Amino acid sequence: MSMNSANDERMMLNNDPDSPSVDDANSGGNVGGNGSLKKGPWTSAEDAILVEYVTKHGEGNWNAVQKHSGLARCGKSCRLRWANHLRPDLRKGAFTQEEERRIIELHAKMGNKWARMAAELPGRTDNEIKNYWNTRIKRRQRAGLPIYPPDICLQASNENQESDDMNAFSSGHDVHHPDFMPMNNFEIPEFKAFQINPQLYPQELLDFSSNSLLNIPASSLLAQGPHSPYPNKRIRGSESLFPGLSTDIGNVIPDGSQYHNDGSVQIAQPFMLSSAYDHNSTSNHGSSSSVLPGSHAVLNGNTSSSEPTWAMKPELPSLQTQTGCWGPPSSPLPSLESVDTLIQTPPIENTQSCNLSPRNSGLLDAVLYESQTIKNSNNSSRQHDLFDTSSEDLHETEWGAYSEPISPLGPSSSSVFSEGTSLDEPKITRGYRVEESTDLFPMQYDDRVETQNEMIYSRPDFLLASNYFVTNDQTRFSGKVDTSATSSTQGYGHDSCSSNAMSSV
DNA sequence: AATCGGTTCAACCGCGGTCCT
DNA sequence: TAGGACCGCGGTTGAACCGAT
Repeated sequence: MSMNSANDERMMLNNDPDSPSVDDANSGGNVGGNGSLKKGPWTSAEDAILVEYVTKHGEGNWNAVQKHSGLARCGKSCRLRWANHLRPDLRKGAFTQEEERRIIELHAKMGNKWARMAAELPGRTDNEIKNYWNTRIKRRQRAGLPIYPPDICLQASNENQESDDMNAFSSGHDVHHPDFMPMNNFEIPEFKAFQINPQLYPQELLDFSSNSLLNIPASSLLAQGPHSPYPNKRIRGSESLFPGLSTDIGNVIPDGSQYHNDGSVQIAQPFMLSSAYDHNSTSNHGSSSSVLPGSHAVLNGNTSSSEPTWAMKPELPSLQTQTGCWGPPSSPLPSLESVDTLIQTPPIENTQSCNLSPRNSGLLDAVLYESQTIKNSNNSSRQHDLFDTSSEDLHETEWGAYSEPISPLGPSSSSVFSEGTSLDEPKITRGYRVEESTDLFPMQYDDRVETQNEMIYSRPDFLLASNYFVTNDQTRFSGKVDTSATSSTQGYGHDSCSSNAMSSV
């Protein structure tokens, strides 16, 4: 989209050969038939032509617009322009409070069904609503403000309850709208003192895990199954937070898992303030050990089943589909060409933590996979060094490293994200930093808390934990990775490879 | 004034569904 | 009934804008 208005009219009238490829413009079957079709911003002249055409012939048959009016636009583009901007019944301007509330209500009920929502809001377009949601609403979320008022949550929850009961194993979007799923509340009971029962696993597995389980991203231990709030959905690109990054981090950063001498492994509760990185908080959260840091539950004493679940999810890159990382049990390996290949990542979809049934133990899968991965690693020794560090030391060490205020990635940062490094580059994640922490995690929005946030978000356990909430919504991860080599992870998550890889093998 | 980074929003893309032949 | 054309939807992208530095 590099055309300016000056060129637009000329191109429109002349079918400028320099205009973008026809292929692109014609995607979706809208073949113009006579060469180049223009893309990019519409000019008023084009608008006039389109309006005139529609006035004469009515809506529909959009491909005919190009044929009959000479407008060098594909039908699709015409329809969009008409629907979003030229329709006479359009209501321009900011959303009113009433409209905003309606949007929230509708979203609570429908999820990302923008068109359906638009149908309920006369004069508003799906695109408008979508953009609105993705900006203002999520800004609210980032600010730690509830998106869904409790009554709306309750209402939607009740409305969904019936179908929920009817479809215990179904995960249709409307029914399991992520924002109302238990997972999206701040409490994640599954991670309360999660322990591997030594009796459930072979000793060698446990022995192994005591050496390397830290290397397993906690995300891979997350539940995924019939109760997963993330229904299977066609995986598309850019559906993971930090496409690959989080898992990479998870592979390298000690996630706060606790080793026990008896061979059991206590998986850290990554969102807990009582994580090992925060010694002070440990004693303060006896009753809220499963409460996420920064959650309202923590700060406000509001456990809020009606809490807007957005509030606990870090800002995500375009993850509209719920599958994100937790898609079907097919177990993708990270794409080798993606930036996130640096570290072998256990197949996330394949791993489950909460449903530790013998039949379907995600943890087991994760461990086995990790075992295989490590075996294949040529440089396992270096990795081992990392994990030989006692967890306490490691926490301190790592935390210190993460506390580096500036350019924590240091010399290895580029190698992390631009080269296909692997397990053998533990230091690469050091200094992985998230800025704009308030974008990532909701807290009471004041300066003091913001400072807290900065600390929390830059902590490896948070970074790792962020992987848990790779969910459906097309959100933009506004917090950015402090690295010049992560352009693909900044903003909207261009790295479709990684997300595809994670979900498609 | 220049630069940078974040936000907004118009437009594009790909896919699935429906209609038509 | 199959296959192609068309339409609509949801997600994604990138340029413009804006505020901070």
